[in-house]
Amino acid sequence: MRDGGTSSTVRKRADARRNEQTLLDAAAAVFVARGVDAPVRAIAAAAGVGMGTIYRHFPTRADLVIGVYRHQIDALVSTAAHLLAESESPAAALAQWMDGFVDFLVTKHGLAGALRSEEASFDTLHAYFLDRLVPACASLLDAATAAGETRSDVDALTLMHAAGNLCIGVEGGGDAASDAHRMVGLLIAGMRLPAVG
Amino acid sequence: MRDGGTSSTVRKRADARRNEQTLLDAAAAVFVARGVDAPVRAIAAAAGVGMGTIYRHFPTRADLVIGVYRHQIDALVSTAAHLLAESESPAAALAQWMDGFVDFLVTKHGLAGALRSEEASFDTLHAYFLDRLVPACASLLDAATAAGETRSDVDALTLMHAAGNLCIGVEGGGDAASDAHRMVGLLIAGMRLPAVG
DNA sequence: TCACAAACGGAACATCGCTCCGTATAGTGA
DNA sequence: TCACTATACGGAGCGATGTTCCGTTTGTGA
Repeated sequence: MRDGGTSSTVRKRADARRNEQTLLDAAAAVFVARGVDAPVRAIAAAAGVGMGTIYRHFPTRADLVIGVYRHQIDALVSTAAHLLAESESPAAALAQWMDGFVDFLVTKHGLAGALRSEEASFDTLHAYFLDRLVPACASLLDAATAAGETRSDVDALTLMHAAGNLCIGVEGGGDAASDAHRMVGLLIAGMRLPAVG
Repeated sequence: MRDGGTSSTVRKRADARRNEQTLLDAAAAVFVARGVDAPVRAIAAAAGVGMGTIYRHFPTRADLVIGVYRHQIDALVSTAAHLLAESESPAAALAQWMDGFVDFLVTKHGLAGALRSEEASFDTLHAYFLDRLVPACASLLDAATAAGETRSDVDALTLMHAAGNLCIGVEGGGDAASDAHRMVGLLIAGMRLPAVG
């Protein structure tokens, strides 16, 4: 289990705990203003700390990104079960959940792109997303497949990759965002099997 | 019309013409080996020329990329008409053409990613792709829509963007390439309308 | 042959991610 | 209250990269 920063295994110094929170807040603000790819220096400046401080708390920028969006990712994971229980069909639940995933990505400048970055430092981010979100997606996809609603030759990982890619370069809530939603919708529509009377 | 380098409006010096070709050849080789994002220095070194020479011939890296792939892009454009004439249906032609587009992107390390890059220097590349390929795609899509085979609420630009994005991060002919083909296939499947008796 | 425009090469500048180490300070036991 | 030490901080510095700039070299026409 990853240490979320509030763990008590080793109590950190008070200034360290304060700085970690300051950094998360500053990073969140900078990510909104300048995107997830904002220079580390800019985040350090916004938080009023030095470069060394950032890298001690968050060894790579990916760790900082995870720290900022952890709660939202976890929330996305937890909606999967609710949707499955409440939707009229597993396929509908899957479609709704993917829509939520797209919403999340589309409102974070550059996050979808960072997920696909080949930079080694983003491996952690990639891994975190996959660890958390793929199982959630798989639970919905498996249910839809078991119900005979969708084809079974596309796995959750591939589907998530595709949906993530379709969000690359989209920012804000404009036409591009609506296009991303529609394209992911088409993708899922393409997976549906005709109901067998 | 963009000057392809062989125009005769102003005859360039012999060494300049030679270097332009040397650069294109070297760039093609480096792109294969290290991807479209290879450092400019690496291309200059491979061509045995200085940095200044690269930038005089190709003001941005995008221009170099265009120079290297121009022929293949043009070929892709010209297949659209053939496919439309020879396929059994416009929708089938569209699907085949998109497959060719995916093939092209998937065999060029990082090209799909560069197309989505927000770097200003890639604008030229973006524009060239759109200028050439979107009309070709539109001709097929329009035909399919007119035949009542596909829905009419997705335009060629959006479709190309989506297909391009689905190829990001894919390299070589492995599983990822096959996934890209399948995902684009699903997208187009999602656009199909049921035949009306 | 000669002069000059054209073209070349690569040093230099700006920006970025990340590391390193000297300095400052929070927490603790006397 | 006061040292003392582990902890944390700050920012200069390194290596890599895209791009510009300018002194030097070279093709070419007269």
